[in-house]
Amino acid sequence: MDAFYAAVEQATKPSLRGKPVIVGGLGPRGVVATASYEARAYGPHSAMPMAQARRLCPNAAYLTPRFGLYRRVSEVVMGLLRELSPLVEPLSLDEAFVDLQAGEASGAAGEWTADTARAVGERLRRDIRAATGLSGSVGLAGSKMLAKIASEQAKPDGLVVIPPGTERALLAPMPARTLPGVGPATAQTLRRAGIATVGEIAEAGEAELVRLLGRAHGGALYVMAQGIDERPVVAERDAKSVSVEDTFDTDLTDRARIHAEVARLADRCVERLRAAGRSGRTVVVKVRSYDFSTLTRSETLRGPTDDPAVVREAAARLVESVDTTAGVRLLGVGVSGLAAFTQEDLFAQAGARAAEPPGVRPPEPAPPVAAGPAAGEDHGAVRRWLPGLDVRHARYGPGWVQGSGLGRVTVRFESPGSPPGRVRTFAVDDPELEPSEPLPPWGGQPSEPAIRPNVMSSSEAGEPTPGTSSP
DNA sequence: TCTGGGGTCCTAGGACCC
DNA sequence: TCTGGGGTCCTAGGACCC
Repeated sequence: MDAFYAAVEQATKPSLRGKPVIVGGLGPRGVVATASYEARAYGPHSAMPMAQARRLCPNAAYLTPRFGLYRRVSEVVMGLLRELSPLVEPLSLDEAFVDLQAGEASGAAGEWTADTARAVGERLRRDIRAATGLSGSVGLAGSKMLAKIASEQAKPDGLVVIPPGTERALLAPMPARTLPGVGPATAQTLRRAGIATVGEIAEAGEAELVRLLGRAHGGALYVMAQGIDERPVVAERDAKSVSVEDTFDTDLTDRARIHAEVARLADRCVERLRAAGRSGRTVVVKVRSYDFSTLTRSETLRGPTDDPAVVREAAARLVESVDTTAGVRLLGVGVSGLAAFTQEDLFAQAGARAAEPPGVRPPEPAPPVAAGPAAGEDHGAVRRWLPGLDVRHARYGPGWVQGSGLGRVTVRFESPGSPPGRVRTFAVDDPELEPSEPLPPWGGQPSEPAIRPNVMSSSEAGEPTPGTSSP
C-alpha cells in the first residue's frame, strides 16, 4: 500500500485529500510513522523525528495513528491477496508476499507469463482501490527479493514486472543498499572495501564477502547479488517473542517510578502473551538511558510462564541490576522462548520463584494504579483530545480532533463519505462531545466488520465507495 | 524540542556436558 | 597440572526491517 497510514487518514478525512499529512507520535519524542507523498515533497519521511518534520513541513496535518482502523483496512486487502493464492506472507499491515504459483489465478493449468502476471496485478490494484479507496503498488518477479525491489520501483500507484532472465543485468548497477539486509552499517563496510553496487558485490566473490560480513550475512548477500533468492513464501509463522516498551516524555530518575513502570510494562506484555495463547521462558528488560545508550538484561526461568506475577518479579530483578540513576528515557519488558501452548505447570512456576537468588529481592512493585497516571493514559475527568482521533458531537455528528489546548478542542465535522467539513471549537469538557469509533473509508458502521468486497467489480472508483454513515 | 515500537536473525563468549 | 573436541544453552549486543 502506498503511504498506508497517511492514505487511510486522507481517505477517511475528506479535507485532507491532496494535502500533506504526517502520522506518528505527537509527543516531544515522537517520530514519523508515515508521511503522505504531498508531505514527502518537503523532506519528511518515516523514522524522522517529529520535531524535524514540523520544521520542514509546518503546514502538514499531524495526526496520531489509528492502528485499529489500519488493521481493519489491512484485513480487507489481505483478503484480496488470499483470493489470488493461499500462500500469502504478510510483512506488516501494508505489505505482503503472494506466491501466485501456489494459487490458481492464472486460469487454466496455465504457465505464468509476464503478461498473465501483469494482468492479475493490475486487476488486484483495481480491486484494492474499489474495496478500500486506496492505492497499492505491485511488484512481480520470480523471487521475493526481486518482487520487493519491483514493488519499490512501482511506488506510488504502479506495477513493475521483472521478467526471469533479466535479473542480473537489472541489479548490477543498483546501489548495494537495494538488497534486503544491507542497511547503513553493511553499506559502510562494503564501501570501505570499494564495493558500492550490486554488481560489485557479485564480482567481489563469496570468500571476500564472508571475510567482510561473516558467514551467514556474507554468503546470503553473495547469492542475492546474483539475482538468486530461493526463500519460500511462508504463510504462517509463530511469533518467537512478545515485547512492549515505552519512551517517556522526560527521563525517569525516580527509583520507585521506574519500578512501577516496569511492573506496568510486564503486565501489558503478559496480557499480549496470553491473548496469543502462549507462554515464555525468558524475560528480557530493556533500558535506554538519557544518552540513548541501550542495554538489555535477561533471565531464563526453569519453565515457561504466563503468570504476570512471575514476569513482574523477574523484570524487577533485572532492572534492579542496571544503574538507572542518571536518567532513563525508555523501558521495555519482553518474553521470549515461547512455548507452543499455555503452560499451566504450577510446579515450574513455583520453581522459577524459588530460583531467585536470596537477598536481592526488590520490594514488591507497586500496582499500576498506585503509581499515578502514566504518560498517555486517559484518566479522570480530563480527557486527552489527540489530533486525528474520532469524536461525535450530540448536535454536529461525527468528526475528528484537529487540535486542542488552553482548555479548548477544535473539531472538524466530516466523515469518509461527506464533503470536506467545517471546524468548530468547544470546551475540552463539553458534555456533548465524546470520543467515538473510527469510520472505515468504504463507509458503514464503526462496529460492523468490514463488508467483504466484491472482487469481480472492475469499478474504477477514484473515490472511496460512498459512505452510508449514520446521521 | 534528536532519535518510536514491535519484531527477526546472527555472532560471540562462557558454562556445562559427554 | 600445560592445552582435547564438539555440541547445546544462556546472555548480551548489533544490524536490519516495517
